[in-house]
Amino acid sequence: MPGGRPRAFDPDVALDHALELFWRQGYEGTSLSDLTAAMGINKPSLYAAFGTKEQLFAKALDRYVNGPGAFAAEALAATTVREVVERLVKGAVELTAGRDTPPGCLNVNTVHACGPDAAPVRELALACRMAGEVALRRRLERAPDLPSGHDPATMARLVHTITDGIAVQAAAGRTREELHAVADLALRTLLPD
Amino acid sequence: MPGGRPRAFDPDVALDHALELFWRQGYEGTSLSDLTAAMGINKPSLYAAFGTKEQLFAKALDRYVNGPGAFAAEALAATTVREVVERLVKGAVELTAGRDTPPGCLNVNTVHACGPDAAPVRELALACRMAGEVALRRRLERAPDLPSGHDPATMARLVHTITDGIAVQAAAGRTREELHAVADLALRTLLPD
DNA sequence: TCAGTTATGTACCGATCGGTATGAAAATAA
DNA sequence: TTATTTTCATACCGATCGGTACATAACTGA
Repeated sequence: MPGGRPRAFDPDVALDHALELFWRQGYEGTSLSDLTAAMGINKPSLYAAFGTKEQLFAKALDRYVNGPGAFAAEALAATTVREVVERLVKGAVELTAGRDTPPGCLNVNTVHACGPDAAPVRELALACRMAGEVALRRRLERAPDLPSGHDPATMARLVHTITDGIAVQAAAGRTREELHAVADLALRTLLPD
Repeated sequence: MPGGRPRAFDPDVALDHALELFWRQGYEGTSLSDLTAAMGINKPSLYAAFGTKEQLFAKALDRYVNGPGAFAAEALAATTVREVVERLVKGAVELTAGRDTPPGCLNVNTVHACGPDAAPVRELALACRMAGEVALRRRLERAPDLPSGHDPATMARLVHTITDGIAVQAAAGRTREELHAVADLALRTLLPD
């Protein structure tokens, strides 16, 4: 069983570069030429290793969710509602306005990729969002310390709305420090001591 | 002074169709062919009447801000902080999840048009956002009824963050009714009676 | 050394992109 | 009518899009 010519690139770091580019320029705004240039490979190699641009994006999105975006799922393990929400909101600031990553959120960006041929990846992003929000709602539903009068579903949606807004603000150029101040105020009003 | 051949279309309704299309598909996702089809004219006529795709988008954005988005500037004239914020947040729901308009917000969409050739229109959208937020901050700075301990600048940014989040949620398919519930909860926590 | 296999580099595919040259059509002014 | 002006319709421009054919290079196993 022969081995063939070895790869001249590391698929993992190539995928990281693709993620970085999609994150910064969006799905529609990133061309195959951009990708091959950033990944240091040419188109046939890209296609052989990752498939279509759409399939490559799916892999990049998965890497995003389980890498920089993993804090969101982990936050639900916190003991108090307060801590869950705080980790979600502050984590959103770090994710979208962090120093070594592109501004904004890949998922939120993708929701706004409304072109006709971006529909499949948009569906991926929507499914991803839906899953995250259902998980948060379930967490709030079984929380004994949820403030009275707060419907878990609506509360989950409000938290999600605020993290979405943080992503937009970051994409629009708002700094990490400014957004942490916004997050602090949001937490104070949302869950007063 | 001869008159020449008359136009076979109404520039105002043509611009409305262009706005609708940009709103629904984004700047990058909308091609000139899409535009000419929706506006009922062909490319030379479009170019003669509105200029470049970029210039056409600028006109559409202006129409958006002074039409469906005019509530934002008008909300600042309300007498109480409570009413200002309520009109902004509820107005955002109506704008982005209204029945007869595309889901989402043209301005927020445009912020996420990160492709290289969308940079000029992105700058337009950013300037528009900045102006709106400065106006809200100024309004809050001279408000005697702002809750104590609330920095006007941070408060303005939080309100803007929430309306941005509402736009994302609407673009992701959340319904008008769900978003009104979210907006109600946001108002209740942000400015408790 | 020599198949067999996999990856690489180049050059190209049809389709579409935003934008335009060109000439006919439709109006006014003389 | 005739000259002038403006718009309309078609057809086309070079560039780029995502994706691929094809030949060569680099490896393993016999």
